Amino acid sequence: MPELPEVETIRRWLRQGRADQAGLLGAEIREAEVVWPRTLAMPALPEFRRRVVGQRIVEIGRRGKFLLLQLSADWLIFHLRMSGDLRVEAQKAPRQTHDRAIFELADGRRLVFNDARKFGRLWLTAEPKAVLGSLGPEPFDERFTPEWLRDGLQQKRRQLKALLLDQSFLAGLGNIYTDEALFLAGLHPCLPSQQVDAAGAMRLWQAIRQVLQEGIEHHGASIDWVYRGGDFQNYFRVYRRAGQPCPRCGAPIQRLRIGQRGTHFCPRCQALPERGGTW
DNA sequence: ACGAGCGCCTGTCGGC
DNA sequence: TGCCGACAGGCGCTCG
Repeated sequence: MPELPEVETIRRWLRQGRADQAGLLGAEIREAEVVWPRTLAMPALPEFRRRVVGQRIVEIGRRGKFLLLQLSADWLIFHLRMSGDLRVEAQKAPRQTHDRAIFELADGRRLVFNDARKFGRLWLTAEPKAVLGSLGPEPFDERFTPEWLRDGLQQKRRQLKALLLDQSFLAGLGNIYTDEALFLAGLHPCLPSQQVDAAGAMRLWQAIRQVLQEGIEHHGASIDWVYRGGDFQNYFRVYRRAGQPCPRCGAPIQRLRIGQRGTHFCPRCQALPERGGTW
């Protein structure tokens, strides 16, 4: 479920706190419980508990869609996948349906990982590169430039939609923000990446940063039963708007399936280029 | 190198 | 009302 803006929103709430809830920096983990064993990717549960207990939360960061808790001696890494969420609560709060891992803190609070679909994973490791090593650049990093994007598109031969969803190409985009970015750039999701010219790459670079920035400003998108407080869903231009008018030209938004994922676009603003009169 | 298909899971929604 | 299939913000794996 969460893409870069949603994970970034959760990161900021955990780090800075929100409303009456203080942030987690400096908090010490006193006990760890894993309710659904497959949630724990590594290490095995006995070592996990032995190692994590007693460590303090030094910093809270993000890489792509991964949430990174830097502890005194290790990194506690979460991936929320489709339905994961993290919340901080008082120790006496009742357990909720789908709570998968619970960390009791020395200050009397709890950090709880809740995940209806059980796809989410967490890792405890001294070497985060083992988990994050194959990720592409961060969209807001200096490494991600229009030139880098143009070269990357040239070197690959994949449909734009599939390529942008590939976390080893670029970290952080998911189904929503990919559709929104391709719309803003005026590029068809099926267009082979090597056919994007320099101007198109520049538009796409700008569009990716813009939709992610908008998503962060709106605290992410909340759809279906999974609510996390964001309202970017009210600003979707194409995502889940099949049949509704394109905000730019009024043509009905179309929906396709690309790589098993629902894909939304404007057939007029994002037309495939003409093949050019071969005969 | 790349795409298709499936598995992992639970929940919601629309159609009959 | 109940049942059933489609679909859902992700990703790792196989196979061709």
